[in-house]
Amino acid sequence: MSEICVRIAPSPTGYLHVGTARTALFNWLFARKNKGKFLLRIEDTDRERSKPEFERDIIEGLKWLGLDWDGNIVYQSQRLDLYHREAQRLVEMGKAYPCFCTQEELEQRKREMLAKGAAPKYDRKCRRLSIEERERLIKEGRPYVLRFAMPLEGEVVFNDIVRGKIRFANRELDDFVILKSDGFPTYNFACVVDDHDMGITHVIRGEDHISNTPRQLHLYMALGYDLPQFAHLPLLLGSDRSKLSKRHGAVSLNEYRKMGILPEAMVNFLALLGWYPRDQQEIKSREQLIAEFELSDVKPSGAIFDLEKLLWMNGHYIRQKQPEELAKMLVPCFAQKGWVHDPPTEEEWHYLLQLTPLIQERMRTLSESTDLADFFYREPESYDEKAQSRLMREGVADCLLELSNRLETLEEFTVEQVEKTVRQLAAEKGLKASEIIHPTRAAITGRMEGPSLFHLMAVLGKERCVGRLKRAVQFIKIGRL
RNA sequence: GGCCCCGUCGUCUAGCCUGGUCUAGGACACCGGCCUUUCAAGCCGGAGGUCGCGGGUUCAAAUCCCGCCGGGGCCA
Repeated sequence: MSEICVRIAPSPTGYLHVGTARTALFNWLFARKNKGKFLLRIEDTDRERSKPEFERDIIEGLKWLGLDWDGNIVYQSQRLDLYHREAQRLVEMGKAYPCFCTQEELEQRKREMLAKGAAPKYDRKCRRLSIEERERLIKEGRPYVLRFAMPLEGEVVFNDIVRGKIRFANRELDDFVILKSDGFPTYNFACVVDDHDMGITHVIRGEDHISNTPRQLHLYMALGYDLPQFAHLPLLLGSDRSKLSKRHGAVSLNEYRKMGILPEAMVNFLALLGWYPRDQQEIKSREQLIAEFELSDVKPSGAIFDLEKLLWMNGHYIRQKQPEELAKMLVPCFAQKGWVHDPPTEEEWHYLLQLTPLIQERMRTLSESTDLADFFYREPESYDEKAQSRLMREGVADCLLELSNRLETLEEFTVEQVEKTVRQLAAEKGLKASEIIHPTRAAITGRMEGPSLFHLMAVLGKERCVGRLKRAVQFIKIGRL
């Protein structure tokens, strides 16, 4: 068997959709697993809606996911000659014909058919035109499209790798347009010509293309091309089980990137939408996915995109990072807040590196880091409700004042020293350590949850800690900041 | 409306081809416990599925067959 070759063929009429990304991933996994080729084709024949910025977004998104493609990018808009040549061949073989019906005529007849309760298909009027008639109309300069002459009887069957045999009766199919009057090919035609030209052996795409397949199959046969294998992936669904779209929330890959989803988490998560590893271990590296992926194991039913699970998985990958690597990824987030420069100064970097491990295991996305690290960069503007009530308890002010005084005398403001100081004070006062720890946390961070107190204090340093403690004491006394 | 696809815990799914080991397994989410200065993480445990419904085949069906229902996609 010849080398396996697959492709992803997005059209630059919108930002890269996670569903497209998933399709790209499955194609890529299949290609890499089988040592085949993964090609990228930009279907930019919709001149109105195609935009360079969308193309850029698609390319960047694929790169971000690490789905590297082989060879050069193929642009449909640059291959019009090829489509014309192949369309001409069909015309010469009598398998395609010009159609002069105008948009209005078609609409009109469609309405009539609909009114009669018939399926709104093209009535093949121009297919019955004589050769002389055709030439006359062409000479007149009447605009026309090229339509495919669909066999009137029989059926077309194909064996889908994911779903098994799928069959369509030819009489359900109409004489669809292959070349528009502006000379641009339609989706089905360009797709078939390109897939053949590019040597595509396996067409792996979304389930929404199943109904295009019989038309394409006829094109393959009419043009004398070898048939590729087809695999139709289940659709990505929103929470209401309809096709994932904007009204379900974020659908463009870029939004997830901005949210602080890691590409490895996205890849891992997407791989599990429709496919499942045999050993049931869900966390898989890129390499493992390649090694274990089986197209024939893909499930046919639609899969709901569950953000909660993505967030969990992303948290897992964040925790796996080396703190230094994570810290680098936090720079843009923190820079946006004005907390560090990008790139950071040596001092900023040192500080960031110290605090990173403290927030690392609490983050599910990179963008959550700013909320978690807030108190490392700003004095609490206020104390949240729980923190406030913890500060207002009997004796807290004295306690915090005493603590701040003792901390001030420390020569080394280390985790050990701070902890020792706190515990010692508690012991002397006959209190449990937690009775000092909690209000201290409230005073320093403004809230009741967060990283280990002694660690975060050591990172903040003596001055900030002492200052915040004294400020809290003031607050307790006068009731405001 | 026509054609096509799909249907196992709320969600992702294993099992279905090759019927029994399935009193249906794993993961997310949820609940509880442990750990701990809190939160999170981690570990342990729990709840959650009449396998869409109905019939049939069989000693035995999530698994095979038939019918139905529900959902979705495409065409406009």
